[in-house]
Amino acid sequence: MKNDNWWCGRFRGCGYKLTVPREAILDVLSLTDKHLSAEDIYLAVHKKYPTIGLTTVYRTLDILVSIGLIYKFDFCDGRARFELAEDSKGKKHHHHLVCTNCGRIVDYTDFIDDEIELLQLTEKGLSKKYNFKITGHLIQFYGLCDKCR
Amino acid sequence: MKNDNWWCGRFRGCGYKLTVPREAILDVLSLTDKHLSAEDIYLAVHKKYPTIGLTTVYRTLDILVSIGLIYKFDFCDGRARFELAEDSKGKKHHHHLVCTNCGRIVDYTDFIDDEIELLQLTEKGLSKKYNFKITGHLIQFYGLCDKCR
DNA sequence: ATTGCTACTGAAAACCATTTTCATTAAATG
DNA sequence: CATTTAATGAAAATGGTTTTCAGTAGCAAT
Ligand SMILES: [Mn+2]
Ligand SMILES: [Mn+2]
Ligand SMILES: [Zn+2]
Ligand SMILES: [Zn+2]
Repeated sequence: MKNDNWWCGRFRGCGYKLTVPREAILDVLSLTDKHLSAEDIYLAVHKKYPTIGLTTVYRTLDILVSIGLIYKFDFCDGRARFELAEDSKGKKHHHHLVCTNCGRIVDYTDFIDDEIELLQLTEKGLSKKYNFKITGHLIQFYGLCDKCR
Repeated sequence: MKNDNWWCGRFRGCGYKLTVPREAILDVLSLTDKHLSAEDIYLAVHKKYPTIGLTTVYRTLDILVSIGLIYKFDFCDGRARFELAEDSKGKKHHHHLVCTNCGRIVDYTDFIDDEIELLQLTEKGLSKKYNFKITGHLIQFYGLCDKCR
């Protein structure tokens, strides 16, 4: 196990051990631009390390979400889906376009300038009015993709 | 069964029969400002009509979502939650503030005008760029409520 | 290197919200 | 009222996720 990966520091800092399954799972997530389910990840990891179990995948994903290394999404297809968080690997903050017919998901970062500005204003306003400490947001547009419309 | 409820037209228009369970379920949803789960609704309905089954609640909720009378949300507590759609009963379009600690959900309509304006711009832009026909959006802010922060 | 302490692991079983099945009942229509 | 067909409730099944538990491996101290 190499201890020089970009995420080792964050991992150790939270008191977690570095293990083969955890590294393998992070590798899979680093190398895709898709939104993988736990089973997708299990299958991908399984090719290289056939002994790693689905249970460990679920457990690792929980940890990765809790320390903010990945995001967990619900695109309403009956399973959770995961994606590397932004800072992590040259990833940009983005929102999602979801096709309600075929399930296709498009990441978009366009128009984000106006959006970011309004989001920050809204967060500030909500924060004050409802006395919430806002830590994140979820923004998804639903519709029909070019193939399904 | 009274046939003069505001939603009877919409219901019949879609080819669905008017039944006691369906009326009871809509009644429950009309009378709350909370975001109820299928089981919440089942329990509430059960007080007045103890014979109505949970299965029927699930089936009715599916229909109500499909004809746009209610919305289905996932607030990440392991079950779907439902809420009357806007036009329906003096309800206003709103977004949600979700406490990630205690699960409290706040409806907010503040800032909604600016948000709507930006949303329409964004939808138009996305529509053109990705050739999506956009039909809806989901916007939620996450954080800690006044009691949990 | 070896040890000891724990956290981590995989397999199997359990969990639990939701869906399916199927025999029965009730709504609609004329 | 009779006919048609959708709707119903109970029970069983489903399937993604979580829990249990006995064995294993990371890693800090020796
Ligand atoms: Mn994405
Ligand atoms: Mn609401
Ligand atoms: Zn599509
Ligand atoms: Zn709270």
